[in-house]
Amino acid sequence: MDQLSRTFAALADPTRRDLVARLSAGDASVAELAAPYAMSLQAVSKHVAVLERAGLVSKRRDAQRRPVHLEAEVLAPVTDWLELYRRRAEDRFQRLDAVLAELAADEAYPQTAVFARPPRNTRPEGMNR
Amino acid sequence: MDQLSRTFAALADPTRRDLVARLSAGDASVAELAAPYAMSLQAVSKHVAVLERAGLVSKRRDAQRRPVHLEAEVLAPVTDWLELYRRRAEDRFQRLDAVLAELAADEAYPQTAVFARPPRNTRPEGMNR
DNA sequence: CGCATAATCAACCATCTGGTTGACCAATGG
DNA sequence: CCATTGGTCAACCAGATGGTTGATTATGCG
Repeated sequence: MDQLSRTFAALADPTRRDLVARLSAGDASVAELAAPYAMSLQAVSKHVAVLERAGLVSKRRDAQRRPVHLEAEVLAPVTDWLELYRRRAEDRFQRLDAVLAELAADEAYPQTAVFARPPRNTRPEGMNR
Repeated sequence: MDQLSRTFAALADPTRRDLVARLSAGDASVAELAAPYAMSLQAVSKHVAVLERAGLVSKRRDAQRRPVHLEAEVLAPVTDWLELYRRRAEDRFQRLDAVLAELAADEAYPQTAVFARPPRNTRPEGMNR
């Protein structure tokens, strides 16, 4: 699996998102992390392992403890991906808005005139529906 | 499952992210979306259904076609979540940096002096390790 | 030393996921 | 009317996920 998929998948679980949230306030051992949850320590350990495989988190070692540290900088590419396509869709919407304002009398596909129909189905303009 | 989990899970698949990317350029029917991939039309239909359940996408209806439309605004909460905790961790890092700069002679936990040890293990200050 | 603590490993289980194929439904268009 | 097109539904399958319990490995402490 690719990096982006691993990161998204890691964050697609409420427990793991909560772990990230708590770790954003500072490092914590696995036992400390596990304390608030109803599940077993092993389960939390697995969750941390998932975050680690996604690169979201790293472990140091302090005697028996394994303080977990949030590697927050790997969140940036995820944000970048999201913003890229959110912005792209929004820009297209703006342009569409402009187009609709110009030729303001077209009742076909009121909201999505941009939809490209398959070539073989092309008909005379304005004859859709 | 909660909304945020559904959204993250929906984006944790390369095919679905590619669908989102392509839809950011404009609506497309399921068949059009399916064309580039090696998998069956049904598989793509399922992927679209996952995106739809996550609210990332909506379908209109045009005769046999089901033009799919990207609802880009639901990406915003995801970005918000990511940015909140990325920033929080970064801020903490800044503060830590400042602290380390002030009392510049402390060899215990060089990178993560913030790590809170369990209360019962407290020892005289500076006696760790 | 010997016990308690922190964490992982291993096996197991139920459920979800991502894909398949085949049947079916709805609308178009010659 | 009926064949074609676009799409969904249903059943099935292999593999991943999220949890469990039990055993094991290190380390610290009285």
